[in-house]
Amino acid sequence: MERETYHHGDLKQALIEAGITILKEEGVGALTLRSAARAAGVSHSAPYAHFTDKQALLADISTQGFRNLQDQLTSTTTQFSMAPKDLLIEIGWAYVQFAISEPALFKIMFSGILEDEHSYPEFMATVRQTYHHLVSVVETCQSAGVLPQGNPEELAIAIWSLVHGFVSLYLERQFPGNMVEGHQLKELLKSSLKLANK
Amino acid sequence: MERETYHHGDLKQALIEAGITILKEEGVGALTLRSAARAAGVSHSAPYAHFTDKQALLADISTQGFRNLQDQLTSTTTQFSMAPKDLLIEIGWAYVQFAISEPALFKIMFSGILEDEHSYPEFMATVRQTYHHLVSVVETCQSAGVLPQGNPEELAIAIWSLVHGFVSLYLERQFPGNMVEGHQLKELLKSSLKLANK
DNA sequence: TGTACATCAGTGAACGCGCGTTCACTGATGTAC
DNA sequence: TGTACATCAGTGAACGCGCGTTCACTGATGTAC
Repeated sequence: MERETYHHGDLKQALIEAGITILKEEGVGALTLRSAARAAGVSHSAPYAHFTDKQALLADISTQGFRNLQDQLTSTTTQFSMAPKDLLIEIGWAYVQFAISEPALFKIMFSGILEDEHSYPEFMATVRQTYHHLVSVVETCQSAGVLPQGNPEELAIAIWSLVHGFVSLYLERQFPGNMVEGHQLKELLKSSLKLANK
Repeated sequence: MERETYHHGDLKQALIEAGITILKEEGVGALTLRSAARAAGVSHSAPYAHFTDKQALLADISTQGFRNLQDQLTSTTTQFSMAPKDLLIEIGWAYVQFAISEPALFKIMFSGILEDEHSYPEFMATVRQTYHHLVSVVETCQSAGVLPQGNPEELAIAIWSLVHGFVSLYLERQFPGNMVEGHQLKELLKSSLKLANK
């Protein structure tokens, strides 16, 4: 990437997006402050005008990741909230697809690379929002009668755990190959979610 | 650690255990070939007599981790196989406790730090063994009537996903604080597993 | 409209660091006779 | 039992590397008058 102007314009956002691209193309190990600067076409010390240190960049990348995840979930929710019978499966599937399409970003978000999360209130708020979204999906399903009654937060944790564990184990290739050949993944997720659905 | 003899005796195993100790005490970032050698009281190049490279050490540490996990699960299974009503919950709880007691080892095992797993047949075999153990637990529960009938592998994947996701999200502090205060964690796991149990 | 000046957002050299890995070596051990 | 020698399992110096971070700097921009 080259620039025409000396000043970049929106280097901060560019670095966040460069970081996400690096994660996608080269994995977690390749994401450094210097590589992000390189990808944004800027000297290796330029990021320090926008981030106090590497952790701050990681925090913003994670936050952006949660926003992207949120977007996928939200659009699925609006699309299927009329048909709550499928809502749960489709939300789960959207979660799985996000993780599969951005495995390294997903790992950054959920593998504790970030050390002092509490120092990043925006990050904390975005994470919490995802949780509340899931709870509200569960409530929708409950009032439609497609999920059993009971504490919606507990139910949300159970279902979130299931879907999160499912895709995590899949990404780590922990399931035997014959279980996930072809396009059976969604079917497998469905059959897992039947635990809750029935 | 100091040695009396020039030759160590069992440096290979010592390095694996040193690595696990480092993971426990200082986390994933602190585990290097050099730190493991240091902890074993040996020069930084000594490990190369036993491991072709860092990945090989990681593979053996992961393998040991799976063996330890296996041991916990096995002893729980023998202890509760007479009371299959509790077996599922206790196995799940054993899994959770292992992850909580060794979070960094757990992360190494399940966060894809290892790159070319297929080059390590012993690792692959141990991993596969864990899976089969879970399947056989499910079968036990099914014949005792405390789990619904159906493909035991699919059921095992669903339950494993749930428990694995549960502890992963917990370790990443994704659950709101008020859900996991005090000693409520086992209760929360129980209520999640009721999805399957009922 | 022009100019002086503060501020902002970059640059590039430099730092120290610990890492993985290699290599020539040496001390210790085991074995054949 | 003693000795020669091959093999094994260590040592320590050295390598190149890329990283995070700092610092003195400079080019570009915005604003007050």
